[in-house]
Amino acid sequence: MSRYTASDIEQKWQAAWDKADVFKARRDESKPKYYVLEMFPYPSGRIHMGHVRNYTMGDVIARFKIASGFSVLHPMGWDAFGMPAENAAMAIGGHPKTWTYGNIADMRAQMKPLGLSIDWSREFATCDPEYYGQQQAMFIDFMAKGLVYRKNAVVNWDPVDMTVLANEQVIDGKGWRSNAPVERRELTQWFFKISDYSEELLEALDGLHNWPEKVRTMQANWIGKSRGLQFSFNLTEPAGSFDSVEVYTTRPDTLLGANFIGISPDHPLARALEAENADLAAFNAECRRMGTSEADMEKAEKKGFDTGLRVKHPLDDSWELPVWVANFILMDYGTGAIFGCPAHDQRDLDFSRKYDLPVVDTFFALDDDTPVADLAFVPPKTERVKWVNHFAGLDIATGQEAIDATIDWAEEKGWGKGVTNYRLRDWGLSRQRYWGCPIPVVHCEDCGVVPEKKENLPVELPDDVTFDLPGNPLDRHPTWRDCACPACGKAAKRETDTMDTFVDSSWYFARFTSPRATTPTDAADADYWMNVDQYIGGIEHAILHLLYSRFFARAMNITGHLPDKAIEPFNALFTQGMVTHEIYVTRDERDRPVYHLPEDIEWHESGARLGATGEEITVVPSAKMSKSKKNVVDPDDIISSYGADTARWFVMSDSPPERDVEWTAAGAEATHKHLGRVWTLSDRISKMSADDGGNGDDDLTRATHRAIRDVTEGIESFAFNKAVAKLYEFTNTIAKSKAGVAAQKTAIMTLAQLMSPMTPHLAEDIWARQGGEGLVVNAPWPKPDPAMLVEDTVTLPIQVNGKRRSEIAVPVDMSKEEVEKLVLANDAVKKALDGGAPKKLIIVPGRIVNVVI
RNA sequence: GCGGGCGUGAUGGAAUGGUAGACAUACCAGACUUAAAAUCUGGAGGCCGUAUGGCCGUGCGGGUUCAAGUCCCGCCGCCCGCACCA
Repeated sequence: MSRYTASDIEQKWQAAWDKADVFKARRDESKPKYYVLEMFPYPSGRIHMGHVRNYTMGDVIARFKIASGFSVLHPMGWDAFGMPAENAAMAIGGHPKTWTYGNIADMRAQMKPLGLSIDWSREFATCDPEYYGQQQAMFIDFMAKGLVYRKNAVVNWDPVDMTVLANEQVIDGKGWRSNAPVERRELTQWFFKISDYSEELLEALDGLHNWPEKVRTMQANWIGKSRGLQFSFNLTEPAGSFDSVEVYTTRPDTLLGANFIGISPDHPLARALEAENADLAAFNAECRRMGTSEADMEKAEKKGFDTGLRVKHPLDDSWELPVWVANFILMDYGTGAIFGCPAHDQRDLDFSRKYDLPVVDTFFALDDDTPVADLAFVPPKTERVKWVNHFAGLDIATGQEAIDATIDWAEEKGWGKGVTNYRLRDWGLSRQRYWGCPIPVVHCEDCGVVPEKKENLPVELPDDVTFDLPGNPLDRHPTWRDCACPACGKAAKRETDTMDTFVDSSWYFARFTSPRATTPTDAADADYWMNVDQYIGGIEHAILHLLYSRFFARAMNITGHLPDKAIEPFNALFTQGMVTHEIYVTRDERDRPVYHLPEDIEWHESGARLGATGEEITVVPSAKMSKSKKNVVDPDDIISSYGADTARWFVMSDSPPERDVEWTAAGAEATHKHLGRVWTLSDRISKMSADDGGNGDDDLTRATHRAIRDVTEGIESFAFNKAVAKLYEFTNTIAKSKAGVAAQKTAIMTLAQLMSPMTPHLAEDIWARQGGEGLVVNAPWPKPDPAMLVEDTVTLPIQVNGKRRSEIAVPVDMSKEEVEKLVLANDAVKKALDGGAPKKLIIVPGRIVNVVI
């Protein structure tokens, strides 16, 4: 008897697919097209189980669509620019390019054995000059349309390493290598005008029906549209050139509860006051030492500094309020100045208690007049509340009504104006680093900032650079930096900033439609293949990557690189969960965690112990795989011990794809055994003789059609775990069936087809051994026969007062009246009724019966 | 801190508001074997009971409903994002 040997069959069928070139995406106008895309990987050097799961999901969809008659585009590439390559160059020497292309080769070699239905002829890396040159061309087009500009912005500056740090490189306010306190430094940087599209990006979210609701909500909150009132508080005495402070508030209705004016440490007034106030200068300096990230600022202790300035309340000239500088006010949002209203804002309340500022209630709950103590009263804006002496004449009204009325009132009186604000800021794309796409502009003393001529693109990164000195190698590369001005020809200097890697990933999906075109896209190809019908990736990209890509699609549209229909480039989005694995932890003498590899653990009845020392191990389940925690499972190992189909089947089973899945060695082993059972089952059926009779043909045929229906439904609805469960069930049904050879053969071939998106190699092998025609990858997807799906009886559970007490089997189409008779005749019901009549009898046809007594 | 999500047996999970635990893992028992592994058959949420059966049970506390894992309110825990990680 032959056995299931994954390594043999997987190589064989991969070679067969290559030979038939089955995954080549062809522009075939006679077929509907389907574009499935998984977020492309960063070439870190090794693929991990998360990649396997991500790409297998896309592969299941791609193969299902091929079988369903679509012309499928399923490409793969590399998000290849970014910091790790430079970090590697600094740590181990060598060049980022060598490191990156080496990693790509390694990862491609690891991915190929998975048998993914990828059209590798379209592969590219974002660090290929052919790719980033086209990106530069688009940048120049964006400049021409006014979508790009320069302004000053702050960066994290490491004063020891003399370099700009990313937020993640700032740890507790210090540089990750130097450990020196990080400073904020202002640089002139490049920006995309994404804020021009705030309203459109927000409104268009409503049309993204096949995106997860949570992603749309997160994007809407990120864009952060708000309507509020902008108005000024006049200073009691002018301070320098300032005679007022302009504030923006979304709760102007609470103006009578104001108790202080807060301004950002970066507010022009705060900066002006620094000159004469050393204490304030020190306070502002301290604020500026905080990280630049919003999370850092929000988490920091709320602190303020009383400037001594006073303003007049706009509703009452005799009422004066102090002006404080506060570390939690962002200069980027609104006017960089607010009024504090402690009764209805927890942060303002904490601040006021800390600095002993008065707290004034402006409204109460309808049934509770208790003044605010330590908990601000912040009801939903839709809740009706009772106003204390409201200036616009309100008595009982909701917050929203009060806001609207106040804005109208203030506009009428002429002391404020209603303003719509967005939280979304322009996209700063400058990076002071080498390994990125050079920004294709030249700085000329006479002409200013001039875009490079398109015929000179790509502006290619120079190879002769070193990373032994701090800072950006482009900055100290005179022969690269010095150039001729594209406008006047005089000596000029190149821009040395490179682009944020989010730029690279904001249009790669469009490039895949025509990856070798000598323009960013090809109109006919983009028109045929766009949009991406199914995009698959991690939830961590819910906001930035997806929002930037949506902006880019619009920018590419107005610069003629994408058709109108591609303004929203992703028709459907699916966000998959992570692959996790237990971690094994002991503690060192200073109680710091020490992680151990799975192979160093011994399992005893008392629990897990470290093999070498017998030390007790704490097992932490469901931890994200990471090298530092030593819980990474290498797909290579799994493929060499069990085969790709086992890895693919495992990551599709059990957990719903949007949730995390825990990798377990036992699960992998069991998966492999199951595939072996399927293979053996097929082997047994292929040896049945033609005249083997049998019984239960009809049952098996019905089970086959139910399996087709259920598995198809599972795949279409991204419920791969349920599809897999149905396939287990169907396999068990076939294994137990005593049906004749024809029915069994049909069943096993159908099983092979239904499994083929998940375990394509095994499916091909079974298909071929059963005498299937051609390759299963090209076989049309089976359709269930409706006649074989009809059930004639149904089991109705009977509840008494909501608790299940019995059940009856009835014909599907039995009338309510007849069901009622049967229910009342049921022993359990009679016993419960004890001769009485039910209060109510609820019959949900085909579902359930509830007797209320 | 702010925004978003998740929480069901020992474990991963299933369940258009309608029989909670499909399917699978681990486990237990039986068959085969000198034995083990593999394979096959069967069992199984917890508690009580020989059993028919009963009570309890979907993170915690309330509520709506004939009926709640599912809907609503309030907590707790974990995960993701917070604009220079990708």
